[in-house]
Amino acid sequence: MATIYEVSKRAGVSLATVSRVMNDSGKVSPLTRKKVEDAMKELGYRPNSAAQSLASNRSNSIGVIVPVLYGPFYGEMLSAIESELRAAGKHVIITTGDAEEAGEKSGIEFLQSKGCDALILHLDSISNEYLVELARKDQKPFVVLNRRIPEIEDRCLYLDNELGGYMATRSVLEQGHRDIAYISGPLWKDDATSRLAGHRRALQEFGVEYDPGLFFEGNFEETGGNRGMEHLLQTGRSFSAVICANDEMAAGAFGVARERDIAIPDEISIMGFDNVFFTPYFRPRLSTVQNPVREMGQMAARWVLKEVYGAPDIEIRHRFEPTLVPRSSVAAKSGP
Amino acid sequence: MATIYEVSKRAGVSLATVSRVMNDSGKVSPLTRKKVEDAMKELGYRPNSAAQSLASNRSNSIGVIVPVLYGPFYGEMLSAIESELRAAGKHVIITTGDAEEAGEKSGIEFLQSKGCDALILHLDSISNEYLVELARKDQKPFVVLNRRIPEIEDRCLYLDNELGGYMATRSVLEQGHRDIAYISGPLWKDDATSRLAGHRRALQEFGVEYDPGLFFEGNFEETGGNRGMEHLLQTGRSFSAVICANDEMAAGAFGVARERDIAIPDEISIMGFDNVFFTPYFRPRLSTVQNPVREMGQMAARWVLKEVYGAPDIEIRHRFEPTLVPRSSVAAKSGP
DNA sequence: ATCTAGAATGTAACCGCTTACATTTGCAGG
DNA sequence: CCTGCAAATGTAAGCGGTTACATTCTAGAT
Repeated sequence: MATIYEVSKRAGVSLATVSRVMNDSGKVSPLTRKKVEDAMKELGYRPNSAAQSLASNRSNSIGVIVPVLYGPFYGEMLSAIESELRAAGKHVIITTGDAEEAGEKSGIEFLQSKGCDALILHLDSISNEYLVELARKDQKPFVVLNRRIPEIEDRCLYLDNELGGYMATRSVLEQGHRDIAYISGPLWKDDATSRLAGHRRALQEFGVEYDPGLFFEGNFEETGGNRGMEHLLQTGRSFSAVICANDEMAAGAFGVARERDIAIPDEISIMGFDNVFFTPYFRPRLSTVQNPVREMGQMAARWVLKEVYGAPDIEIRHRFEPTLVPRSSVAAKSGP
Repeated sequence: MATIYEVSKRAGVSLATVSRVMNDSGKVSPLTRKKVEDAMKELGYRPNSAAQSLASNRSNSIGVIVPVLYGPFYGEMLSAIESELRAAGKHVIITTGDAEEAGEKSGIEFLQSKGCDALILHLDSISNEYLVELARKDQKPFVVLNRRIPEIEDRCLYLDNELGGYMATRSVLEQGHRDIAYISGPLWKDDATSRLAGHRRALQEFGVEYDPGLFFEGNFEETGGNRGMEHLLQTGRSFSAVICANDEMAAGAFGVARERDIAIPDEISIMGFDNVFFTPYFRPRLSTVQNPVREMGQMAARWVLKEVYGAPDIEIRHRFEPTLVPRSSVAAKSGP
């Protein structure tokens, strides 16, 4: 592989000049530039990125950590991040935190050790405090997805989950439902509690009392939906709608309803959250709330471009709004 | 950030010795090793990976290119690749080819320019010839997923798609079906033609003539399943089963059947392929063929570990076998 | 013709690590 | 006590770029 030295010789200029044309830095006369470019072409020159990193103290790599790589959710997000960053000549190093604290810490550690210029973090288990601390001892800059941490709010990009929860429940209330069950995510997760808070706000607004007997704390996975639905059914309480804090749990609820021959939405309406890509495959199609994952991923990439690489003219939005996606798993309440 | 130089000073040894303990290379007395390790700990030393790469001519990064990052398929594969590689201290740079030739070429180019030690390629559109060529002009080593290219067979890891197609059709034949429609993937793709070949072999084995009127060339996406099913229905030919060359198209076929109130599997049985993670959400649950994506991803990672980093005791398997996953969308043929 | 500011280019010192080779040390055998 | 050899450690030359600073060139002003 040709080096900058060979290029400089062939073009009859100095190393510095070659470097200048590569980086578009400093003044170079058009003629010289042409000579250099020709030389590069002829030699099939390609800069050695390790050398560039070492000399410039910049790796052009951004580390991304997500809880898991499979499933319907993160692919979408990564896709947006990667394409935005690639377009800017940066590359993305992806790792996972295995959705548990030790894994997430070691993932961050791993990315730091790889010399990333910045980190994009989507974490499940690590505490806010840890992140605040991490921000203080100025390691590499990072941006946090899907959390709102007051102390470092300018580094957070998040969905307004409370609003989403509110919208979901409100839409169900508007269909006349009053006995509404709720299958929540794990309450130690921010998004779970926020969605629940929104749910309760909607109930209150409609003058419906929140009934703990119609609540179940799930796990954001299909099994949680199964268990939640079974639990609710077995309590013997009547309800005409179930709101699930995400689509996977809605899938679980669907499954149980099917097994017991409960008609959706005629007997029970089911509402999801996230609008993951396979919700249209549900029958009836799942009514849900859109989580703008791609947009948030893209914004995270832009945050990095702006804050770390100084890209101009980028406006950062921190808060994202969900939108309602009414389909056919929620219907007007029938009967009394 | 501390450098190796500071560590060496603090430990009272030379640079070389520090490097030796870092890399476990050469002999170092236990005492010295301890001194160095202590010094590293005290300084919070972390090696600069750009400098390592430059000096050692090795980046410890592996480039991975997949057609797309979203959807049910590649996340699984990437997950396996990443975890295997991370365990070995390597990191993964992921990019996409956007499922089109130019994108794939520029993706490869991009990864090369990032100085990856090796590449793992899952390509849609690039021709075999291009890859053979790429293997010849010895750039970075690479392994190809989901293709079998005779000239470079030792770099290919692939599913036996022909066998999968055979198994799918055979299982349907065994249920008594004889009028079997087939919704294929795009025939310019290897896996599509292989699966089809397997289908035909099974038919032949059961003495059933292949009927081009019951064939449709889809696109491996849900829309292809929609169109395929509509087309088949509208030809007026009767058939009691449809085999879809992947699960997304099966989802499309499901959708159309639902709309037209065709009972699955009572009136028409539907068979999928791949067993992507959401197939259990189908109702009835989709019968399909397991594609061992994770295993193949893991093996690709091991290929790299062995071929590029010289890891010992790794056996490479090139051919992978699908397995049948019978669920409830295929039933015994009823009636005459 | 001389002076001078800016543009264009060159020089050379790093960036932090690896590694071939040289040197020193320790110890068994003679 | 000396040799010889292996083990342990040190020396220093890169790896391929970037960039502060120095130098040379150019052209307009005087």
